[in-house]
Amino acid sequence: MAPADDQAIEARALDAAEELFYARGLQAVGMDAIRGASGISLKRLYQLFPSKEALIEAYLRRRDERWRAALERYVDDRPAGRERLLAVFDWLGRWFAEPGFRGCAFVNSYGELGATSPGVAAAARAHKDAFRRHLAALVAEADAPAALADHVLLLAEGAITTAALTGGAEPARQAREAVELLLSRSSS
Amino acid sequence: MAPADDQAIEARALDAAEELFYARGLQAVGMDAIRGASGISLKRLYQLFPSKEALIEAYLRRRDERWRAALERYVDDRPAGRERLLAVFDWLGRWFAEPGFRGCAFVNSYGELGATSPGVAAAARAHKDAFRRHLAALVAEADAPAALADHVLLLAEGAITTAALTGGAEPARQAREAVELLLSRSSS
DNA sequence: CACCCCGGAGAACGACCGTTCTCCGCGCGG
DNA sequence: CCGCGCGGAGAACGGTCGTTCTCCGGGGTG
Repeated sequence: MAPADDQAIEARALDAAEELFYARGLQAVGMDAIRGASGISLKRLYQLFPSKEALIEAYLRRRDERWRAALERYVDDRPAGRERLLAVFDWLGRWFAEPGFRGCAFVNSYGELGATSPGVAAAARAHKDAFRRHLAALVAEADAPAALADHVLLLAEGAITTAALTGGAEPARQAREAVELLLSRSSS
Repeated sequence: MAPADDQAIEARALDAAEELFYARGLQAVGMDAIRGASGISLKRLYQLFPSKEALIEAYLRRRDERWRAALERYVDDRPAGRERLLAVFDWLGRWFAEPGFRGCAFVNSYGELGATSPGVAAAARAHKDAFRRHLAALVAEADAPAALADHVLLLAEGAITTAALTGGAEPARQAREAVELLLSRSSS
């Protein structure tokens, strides 16, 4: 068995885990459901991930990497400066409009298991930290005051949860609007 | 047995449910734990609430009423106008600093069971709707443009989840700062 | 061809949970 | 004083879940 097989199978397992965990929640999805969706036997699943907790943490880790990479790819297509910072909210708006959007996987996971599972809590904190650092870099690039990074983070975070609850994409537009106002204020 | 007894027992049940559900999550708390914390027998619990779902919904309903009443009491002590709108974030800051603060009960519940339980999803939406209406009224009182209500909602929402993840109260101060900037911008 | 090992399918196991049932004691109406 | 019904404690039941085990077939090796 080539290691390439292992990697491909692991990827399929994580694909199934991500789809199910994100759509239905962590505790609502049993290992059997992941086996059914991935076609990977329970035995093999437990060889790749020693426990459901480990699978959950691997799911969160990979989702963090992919989510941030997708955001970065999107905003890096814009010219550096205010445009690039504002593009964050265009990307959020596209995300909100995707079918099956159900809010931030890390916030959802933290609400469900953060109190019980230190691994889940740490993953959520790491994700938000990395997001915040990215925003701070964009704010610096836009020559805006550093405090704006916190404001932008709160607006993005609020837009994500509000979009999850209302099911629409307008929070992205509203948050972008607020950032534009804050930017014009800080440069006056 | 006087109905007053029933109400007192129901209140004790909801007290226990609120403490446990909020601290540990909905699915992590069994009916047995609520019986242990409240001292109310399972039989009586099921007489008051026909199912765990019903207890969860009653918990959310009561928490919504109390949360919004506490906020309203706090901000109504300030003079009408911008001060009153900004007081929302002072109140949030006090809430964040309370021991056991773990974010918005409705966002957490929605992340955990919103996909499975329509009742939980509806309760979360109703709570955010009512909060938004309250903010809109405060924005109108402050003679600020109506669009500011959405911006303030996003900042408050973002502050709540960010405070939950980082464990500090600064997001309230940062959000207040952003609202001040937006207010000064809109009146210039 | 015989052997062996790996992986798949699914049963099995132990724990837990929501809900109901049994049994018992206690207080009130005759 | 005698029943009788309500409430409490906890066992019981049915289902689910995480995890492990059993059994079996198939493919590579001598």
